[in-house]
Amino acid sequence: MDNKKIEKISRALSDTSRIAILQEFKKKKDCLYCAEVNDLLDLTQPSVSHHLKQLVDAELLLPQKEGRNLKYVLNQQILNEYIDCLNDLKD
Amino acid sequence: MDNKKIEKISRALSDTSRIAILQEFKKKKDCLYCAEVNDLLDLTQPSVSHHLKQLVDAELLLPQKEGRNLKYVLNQQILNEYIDCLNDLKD
DNA sequence: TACATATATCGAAACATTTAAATATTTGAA
DNA sequence: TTCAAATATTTAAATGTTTCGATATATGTA
Repeated sequence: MDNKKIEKISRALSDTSRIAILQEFKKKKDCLYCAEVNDLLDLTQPSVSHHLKQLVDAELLLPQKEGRNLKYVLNQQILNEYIDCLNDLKD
Repeated sequence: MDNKKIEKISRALSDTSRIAILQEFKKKKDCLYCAEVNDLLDLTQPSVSHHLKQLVDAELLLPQKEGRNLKYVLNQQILNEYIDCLNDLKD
């Protein structure tokens, strides 16, 4: 993972709304629906859409269309790669 | 570590210059001098000072004055706490 | 004390981010 | 086909970030 990618993921993580979205996955079993995120945050629908887009662009979330609905799964692989880079900073 | 702190550390990490500073610690034994960071980056001294300030404000770097010079050590503890929070997002 | 070196702060320009209102697109259902 | 629901895009305002030049502050040295 190059530094531009680390920068992009870090920026996606640098907002409490987006952190809250990611944390919500712990409470759900495996996926989160777009509509659930709208309910979770005290923001308008376009703002939530904007935040979700940044998480998807950083590849932290993988979107899956289900008819009219959109569900997301957490991309554990990219999260692991990011954590590995941070661990590399040590020692 | 609360979400505001995660946000702050993430923001500190969301810039390739600051990532490069942190990575430079791997090449040095244990600390990095301010002047070395000025040499490392292709930026003016005030810009480098600004970046270092953000890393210090996020507590990723611990500053130590040595006469006229300033040296930094990597705060491995806060980095570990941040990594723990990211690991918590999984499963 | 006077000077030089190291670092920080200020002020401003350029650019990016966050947010909401309005509107558009996509898709399922009547 | 028409309507309603879910999500995305556009536009614009407010705010924050990055960078530099100029200048200030702190501290070691002659």
